[in-house]
Order: sequence, then structure tokens, then C-alpha cells
Amino acid sequence: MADSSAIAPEQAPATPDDTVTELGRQLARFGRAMVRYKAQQAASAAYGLLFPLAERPQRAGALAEAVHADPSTVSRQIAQLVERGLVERQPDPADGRACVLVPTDAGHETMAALRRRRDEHLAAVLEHWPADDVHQLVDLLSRFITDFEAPRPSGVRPEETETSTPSR
Amino acid sequence: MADSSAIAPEQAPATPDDTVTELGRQLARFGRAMVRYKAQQAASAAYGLLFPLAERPQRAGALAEAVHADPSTVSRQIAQLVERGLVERQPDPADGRACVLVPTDAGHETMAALRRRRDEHLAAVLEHWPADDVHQLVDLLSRFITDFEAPRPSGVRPEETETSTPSR
DNA sequence: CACTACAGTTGTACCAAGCAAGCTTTTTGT
DNA sequence: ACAAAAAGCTTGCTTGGTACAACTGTAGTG
Repeated sequence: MADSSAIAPEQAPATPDDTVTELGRQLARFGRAMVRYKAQQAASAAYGLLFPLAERPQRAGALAEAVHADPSTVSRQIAQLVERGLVERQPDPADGRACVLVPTDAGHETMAALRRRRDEHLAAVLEHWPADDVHQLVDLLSRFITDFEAPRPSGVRPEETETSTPSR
Repeated sequence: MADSSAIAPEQAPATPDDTVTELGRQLARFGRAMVRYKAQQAASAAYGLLFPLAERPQRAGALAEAVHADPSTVSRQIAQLVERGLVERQPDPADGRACVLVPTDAGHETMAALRRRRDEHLAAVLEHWPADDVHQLVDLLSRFITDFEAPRPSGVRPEETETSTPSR
């Protein structure tokens, strides 16, 4: 495959490929840590949907795409939230099939509490970090996830986002 | 609970808290991306154990601690690997209860293939990244995970401080 | 008025992880 | 040396989260 052609070997102790491999390693480690953290939190995964919904109420399908999950998964999680009174289904006047999902007051409170706890934990973890490092981590991580989510590892479709594919 | 008033002796106007919150957001996003990525990979989670085992053959308990997982989970995953002929149980001469887990040749090959695929994917994702940014991401991420895993924000046991056993 | 497309929900199956209990072997105490 | 306690690992059971596939009901179209 393409060896590191364009990149000049600077002071890196090894080739850039090694850096990539190391990143993969840290990613796996990170994934495990995340799974473990989420598991030890009592909060069901459904609660994570409160965050995007609080930012912008939207329909189930849009939400599913926003979090890159299957519509069925989101549907069940929404059902949990509705059952707990954290989210309300407001029938969309423009489309009878759809419902706009809006967090209730309790939903906002719950989300705020979750965020507070998260923030406290993170603040403790980052207690001795220089602010600049934190900022850089956020920046790099954010960019990485964006690039990570964007492409399909196999079968990349540059621009096929067109809505109309019926033609039948 | 204690609000942020008790925690921050001095609260900066807008910066650090926001950065922390944003980090939490990115973390959640990353968690979803990881789950999705792992799900779309045909490889079972058990294969991830090949990496630490290839670096250093070790026993099941040590492996479980290394990946911060329950011994039972590791036991099953190891069973899968043994069944597929990727790992061999070598009876420990010093301890009859234990087995040292050693990747077979096929195990090494499988792991190499996995790593290659991972690296290719990551290389594609990072195609347009400056090498320095990648290096910094690895560095910051690695440090962050370490700090994230180390402390026990809730349920600190003062008594268990005798041995440096960060278990559980 | 039929007929296709679309939004969401429900049925089913799978995988991953953990707790608790059990079995075997080692270590320890008397 | 023997019995009891501890250690290392495995297995039974339960839970939680996800996706695929099939189904229900509404919107748009000729």
C-alpha cells in the first residue's frame, strides 16, 4: 500500500505508520474505557438522546441519523424516555406520520444533572491538566471523530446524498 | 448535590467549564462511533485480546486486568480464540491452576491482518492530517485515558491503598 | 380511488459484559 | 502432615444494547 511518500521523516522515532498503529491501540483502549464507564453509570443509553433533543427538538428519523443509529434502536430508546416522562411526542402538524420529540421540563433537568455529573468527573480527571492541553484534546478529538465518521471504509460514496433514487 | 459553587474556589468566566462540557460531548460521540465501528466489523471482540497477548503472553487473570474487564468475560473470549486455534493454553509449570495464553502462528497472522486493516482505515481517515497533529492526538489521548482510568471519582476506598492494585 | 413511498413501531435474534456460584489447585496454619 | 483458607479459572444465568426484517398507518401521485 502507499508507504509514507509525502511525509518527511522528521524527529519521529519511528515511521509515521507506527504513529497510526499507536493511535489504533489507544483507540481500542479508549473504546474499552468508554464501554466500561457507560456500563458503570446507571443511566440507560436512552438518556444520551436527551442531549441532541435539548439542542434541537426533532423527529425520530433525524435523531437516528444524528446519532448514527438504527431507527428501531432510537424508537425504543425514545419509548423509554416518553415512558419516564422525559420526552414528549408532539404530533407534527405538517406530517401525520411523524412526531416531533421535545424534552419535557423533567427531561431538561435530568439532562442537566447528567451533564453536571459528567462534567464533575471530567473536571476531576483533568484536574492537573493545563487548560491549553484540554482545549487541544477537544479540538483534535472532535476533528478526528468527524473524519472518522465521514468516510466509509469500504465502498466510499463521494456524493450520493441525493434524496430521489426512486426512478422506478 | 453540591453545585459547582463548592467545587471551584475560583471560577473562570466562561472558558474551562465549557471546554470540559464540550469534551464530554465529544466523548459521548466517540463512544457511539466506536460501538458502531466495532459492530460493523465482523471480528468478534475476542480478537482484541490478541494484541496484548502478542505483546506479552500472560495468564487469563492478568489479561483481564490489563483490559479492565471481568475475568469471566475474558475467559469466554479466550475460549473463542482457543476454539478457533488462535491461542494456545500452555499449562503453567509453576502453577497448576493457571494457563499461560500464547498466540499461535495463526493467531499472530490474524492479529497482523486486523492491525493492517485498522491501520489502513486510520490512514485513510488521517490522510490529510499533518503528522504533528496525529502525534499530538495520540499523546493527548493516551494521557487522557490513563488519567481517566486511574481515579475512582465515586467510591474511593481509602483502605485498599496498601498494594498498588488498581483492580476493578 | 388505487398504489407506491415514507415514518415509525414491533418481533426476533445476536453479541457483549457482569455477577454469582462452582471446581480445582495452591498456600497457609496448627 | 492435614485441614482450612485463598487463588485462578470456568460456567450458569441475567441484563442491556443493537440491528435486520416485517408490519401498521399516513402522504403523495396518477
